Amino acid sequence: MATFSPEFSNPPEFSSAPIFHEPPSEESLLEGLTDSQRQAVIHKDGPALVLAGPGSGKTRVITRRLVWLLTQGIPEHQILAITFTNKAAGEMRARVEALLPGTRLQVSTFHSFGVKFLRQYAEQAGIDRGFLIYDQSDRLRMTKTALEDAGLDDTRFNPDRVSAAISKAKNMLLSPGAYAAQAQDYWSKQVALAYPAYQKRLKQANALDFDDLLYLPAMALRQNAELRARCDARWKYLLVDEYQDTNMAQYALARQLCQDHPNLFVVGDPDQSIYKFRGSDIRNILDFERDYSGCKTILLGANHRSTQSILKAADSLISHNRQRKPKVQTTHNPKGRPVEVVAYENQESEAEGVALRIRDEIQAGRRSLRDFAVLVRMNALTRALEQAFIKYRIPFQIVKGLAFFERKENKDAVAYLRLISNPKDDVSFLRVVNEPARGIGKTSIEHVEAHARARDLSLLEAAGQAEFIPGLTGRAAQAIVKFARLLEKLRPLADGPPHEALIKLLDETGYKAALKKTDDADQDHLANIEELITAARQFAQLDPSNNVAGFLENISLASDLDGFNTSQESVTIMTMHAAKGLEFPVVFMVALEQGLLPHERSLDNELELEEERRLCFVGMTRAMQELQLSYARLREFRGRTTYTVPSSFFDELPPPPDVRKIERGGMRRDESDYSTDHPMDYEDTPIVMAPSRSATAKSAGSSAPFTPRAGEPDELRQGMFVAHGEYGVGQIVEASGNGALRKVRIRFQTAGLKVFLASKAKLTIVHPGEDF
DNA sequence: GTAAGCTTTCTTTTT
DNA sequence: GAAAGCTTAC
Repeated sequence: MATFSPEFSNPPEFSSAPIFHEPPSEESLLEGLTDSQRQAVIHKDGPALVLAGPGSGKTRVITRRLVWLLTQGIPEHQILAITFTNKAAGEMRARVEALLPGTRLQVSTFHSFGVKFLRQYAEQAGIDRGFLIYDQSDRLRMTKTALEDAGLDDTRFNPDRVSAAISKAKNMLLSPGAYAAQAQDYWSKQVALAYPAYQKRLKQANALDFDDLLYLPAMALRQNAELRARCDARWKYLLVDEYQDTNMAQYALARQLCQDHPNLFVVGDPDQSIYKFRGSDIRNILDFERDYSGCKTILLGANHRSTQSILKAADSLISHNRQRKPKVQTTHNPKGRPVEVVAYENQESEAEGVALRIRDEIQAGRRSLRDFAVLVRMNALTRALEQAFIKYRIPFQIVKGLAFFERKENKDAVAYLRLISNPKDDVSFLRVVNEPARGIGKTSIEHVEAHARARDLSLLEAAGQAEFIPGLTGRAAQAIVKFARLLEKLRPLADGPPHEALIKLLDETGYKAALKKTDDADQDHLANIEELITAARQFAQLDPSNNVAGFLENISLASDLDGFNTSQESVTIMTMHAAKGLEFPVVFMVALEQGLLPHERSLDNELELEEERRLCFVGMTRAMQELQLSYARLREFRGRTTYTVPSSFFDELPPPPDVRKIERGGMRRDESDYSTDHPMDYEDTPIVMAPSRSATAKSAGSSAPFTPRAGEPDELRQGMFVAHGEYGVGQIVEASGNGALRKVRIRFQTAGLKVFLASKAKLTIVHPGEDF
């Protein structure tokens, strides 16, 4: 799903606080808060650390404090709030605005703050203002080239690892020189050769990687005292959420901005630090009181989310960590049902067990689909779940970090866009120069690269001179020049709206025609492209000044997580990482097996193991009322089926009655025939829908004849079941666009995934209770 | 120079 | 199981 500005992706559900049209009084701002929450809200000057356990009302506190500061007369431009995701930023902004209409508070992630900062202070940071942001796959490509430049063999030096090492160096604010100076062992010394080569390549392409977005501002502030003082005075009040997941560069950024005006208010929970792999350092929060003298520490210990049993189980688990501040967690909630630890035979029965439990709850009218979440350690584990949910026709949404922009056709289209916006972007050039096929092969490109390197040109510039490059055959040279001219001609599109640029680009470069020519299966690809164009159009409509560069920036910082919609009537499947900050009445955590959670890479390292434990803790504490933890005795993974060992974390849970162990030997007898998997099994299964839908509820369970109903395009929604003349019944897994442009991605039992234009495809909505 | 088909490799989490 | 890399046949 393509989502841009978080502001319009999700109409935020506002907190229970009343909406004021006059500035709210202090009394009303503090209404319904506990003592410690109040203290946090009315903390004004000086550093403060708010240790906020799961479900402790953190968001409420932050929102109200921001509003409180404004009511104290602090001008909004002096406040900077940093959140962990774009989505969180959008919601925070909206919440504040709801309490105080007309406010435009600066709420961003560290990365988007970095981008704004660098556009404004480009000279001070020593970069070109028109920079482009490279994602991790661009970064990897660049690393490969850099390894070549540095004369290192990329088979011996894994580009992934080198790239990770460079990223780590930047997170630690080590310049290439500083890194080389401290490199001791052979490996680091080799990285020290690749790092400057990589930087040089980035600079030539006028690109920054994700780490630069933090590294460069932090360095600029460190090296430029005048700039630092100016910024310190500009943002007098700084608030950082999820502080436990800050890395050193982020730490430094906050530190520099809070010297003359040390009003740094951080909120976090050391037990929920789960981003070490990205450079987060849990010590940032553990040492906060030491780093900021005079710091006021506020503990939000009360949990308003989970039942006693869930809390007890989570607490028992996390108390096995050594690197933490012990804390007492309490709740006034009832004891609730025991946390269930369930053993299944294999991953299919596990997935079906979850699906059936959900189905039963829904059919009994006890819950609605959105009450459920299934959490996994990694994305690869979602397949069995997906199949089970389809089999039992339970609407679900899989929330993946990146999916949409990772698709090949979208990456290609974006590469074209990037190339007209920034002709120096060599990575994009290489990506599209022969896409569609133009008769420009590997050897020809190598000649162009050599020419470019010798003359310090970008690849596109070199391509323009292809006639003069020795070694190129006449035909190749012609094709290359033609390509260069074409892009040169299309460059002015970069100043216009992004969707128009995309349409024209894909047309003129022949990309669209090439896609159209391919066989049926590739209609997906076209559909994806059209979705990208729709997204670009939406972006352009937000603000007439939104051009190609703005669109590119927006998508490089966006993730599909931002599009996650809690109000949708479907079960949520996501990773435990993605679930941070969310809550669900019922949570299932699956595949809790040694090697998966805790992940095998953490088994021999105590610190990593503690991180896995925190991850498990985060997952468990998402649950409000019911929590089921499960594993399968037999699991197929990496194409091999192996006997598993239950997660060692099970041994760290409390005894009954808070936790109950359940054996699900095999499958339930009536469900055990999926191995034969007749389409019949599927057809016989009633569709699961929340019975609250009044119009449909009365027919549920009856055998009323199937009355086909043509769906208007806009009626088709994600999660719905539809019938197609050829492919049978399937579930809409994704829907986007509107009217004639509305596109639906449908997963069919037998035909797999297909994409249709809703207005063209002959689809009928299948309603609950209808047989067919 | 290209496309298809084969083999090998490598598996976490995401701004 | 998928993606990237490699080989082979046009």
